[in-house]
Amino acid sequence: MTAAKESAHGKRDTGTLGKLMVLLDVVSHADGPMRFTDILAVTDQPRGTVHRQLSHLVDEGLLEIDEDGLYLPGLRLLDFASRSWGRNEFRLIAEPHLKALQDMTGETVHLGVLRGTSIIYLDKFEGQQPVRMYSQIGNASPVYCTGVGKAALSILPQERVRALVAEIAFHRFTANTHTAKSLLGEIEEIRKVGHAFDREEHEVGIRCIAAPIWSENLSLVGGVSVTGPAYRLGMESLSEWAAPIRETAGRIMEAMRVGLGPRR
Amino acid sequence: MTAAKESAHGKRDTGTLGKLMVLLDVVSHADGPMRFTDILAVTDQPRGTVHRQLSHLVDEGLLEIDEDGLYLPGLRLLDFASRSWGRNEFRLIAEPHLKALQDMTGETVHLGVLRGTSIIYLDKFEGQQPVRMYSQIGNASPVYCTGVGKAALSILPQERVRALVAEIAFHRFTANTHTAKSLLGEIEEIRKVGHAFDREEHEVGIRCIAAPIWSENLSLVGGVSVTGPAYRLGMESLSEWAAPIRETAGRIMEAMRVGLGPRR
DNA sequence: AAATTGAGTTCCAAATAATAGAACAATTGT
DNA sequence: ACAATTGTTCTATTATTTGGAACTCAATTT
Repeated sequence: MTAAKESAHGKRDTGTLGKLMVLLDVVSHADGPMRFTDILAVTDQPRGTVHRQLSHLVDEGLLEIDEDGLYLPGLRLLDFASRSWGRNEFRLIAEPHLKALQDMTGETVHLGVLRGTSIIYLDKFEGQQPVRMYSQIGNASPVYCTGVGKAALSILPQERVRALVAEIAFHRFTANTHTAKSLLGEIEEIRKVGHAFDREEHEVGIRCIAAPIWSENLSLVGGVSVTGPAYRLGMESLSEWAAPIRETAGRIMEAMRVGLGPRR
Repeated sequence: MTAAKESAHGKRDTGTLGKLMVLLDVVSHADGPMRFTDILAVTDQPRGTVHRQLSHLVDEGLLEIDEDGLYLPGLRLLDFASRSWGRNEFRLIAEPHLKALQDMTGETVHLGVLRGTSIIYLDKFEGQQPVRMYSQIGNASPVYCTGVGKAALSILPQERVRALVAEIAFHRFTANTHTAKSLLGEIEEIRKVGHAFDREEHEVGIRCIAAPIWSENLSLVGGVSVTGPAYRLGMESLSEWAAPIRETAGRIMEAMRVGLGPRR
């Protein structure tokens, strides 16, 4: 009779932790250090409560307070993340294939995986520069405006796509950014041809082509992409990479079957 | 009359969050995916409790369960971390100076910062030579067996060093790893000369030289280091870099004063 | 100089979520 | 077929979190 056991959109109730994660999310996704009052403003909880919650997060190193008393994400997060990343099997298996694709195309190659309604970038191979670990790696981007995201959606059963799309809060990043309706339409196209484009849908001047990667039971869904600046990459030249990128995706899936299949 | 408000060594009580963080710590620092029972074994809590705690962590994406039901660190951690890293001012300011030091020495350069009794590596510039090393951006390493760690301790007031050392659980990684007593002795030396060595104290075959970096009020304490394999780097050649590495540290501190001092 | 506003912190009875422990499934080994 | 091990669910009890007010401190305004 009291509050719902599950919040509006199917997310499970995680009690105290859930409330704390909202705060961590707010602070870590802000443009810069945040004042207590500004954090308070985006919650609907009383001051005393938020104050104690933030104190706990700070005590645990998940948040920090700078000398001006502003809150910012804590460095302890880095330690957790580096271990999550360092041992990620999908990434380890895909690595050589990504490198090869980078060599072939000369453009930036990304590996991403679907989590909720976001794509989390697991790895990135740039032209000359050595890999700057978190330069883009780790970032969560919306599914609906990334090549990898749309490629990933295209291999999910239609019902699951619809359910996911219903959860998304669409935001118009550029003139080409999808809406719920246009996205569902394009997914159908992608399903047929086997690869997806990003036609400057997330950032003006940035295009990409992507192919999906998935495990048998869909416990892992993601993709590879080749990204580059629009001035250098016409849609025609992007299209020429459709075959190699699909082959790369295929090789990664094959490597996963032998690498993960038989008891590791 | 009940349990203490503060745990043994001065750490604040963070209630429910603290208990959850212990679990997250255990799983993310394990060698591989963990079974429920193994996680349970390292806690002193009842089965039902741990089970629910893990469920909450999984629901929030901080942990994940693979197809065998094993727990591993969740990818959501990557998103948090990439934002923490991407905007870290200390790292951004130090970057060009680290690069210059790497160019000059040709060996791997690290930037680290003190958090509790650990050094968290914020950045790393590698040389050409592919030397496998137990160090990655974000990783937390013990203060007492890293060059950066000892350099950092050397600029803290003696009482604070003693307090910190008292908290450390010393683990003998190599034959040269410090004990509490020997560490305190070396800190005195480092305080005098202004730079620290790591004489294969963490990993056999790996040496380094480091210089401390600190802010006026000690709100930030860390260091830079040049690291390399023992077979190529004798203690004599390492010593030759004492001056340049201290200059690099000096330049970074100068840049911090102008960069952070006046309202950013 | 006194009063006012705004930001941050502390406190405690009441509300709520976490806990302990047992009971229940499901899986594996003998 | 039986025992042992592992993982999951349930509920009264207990402990933590909550909400709201009161308080401090500094910066502005009157």
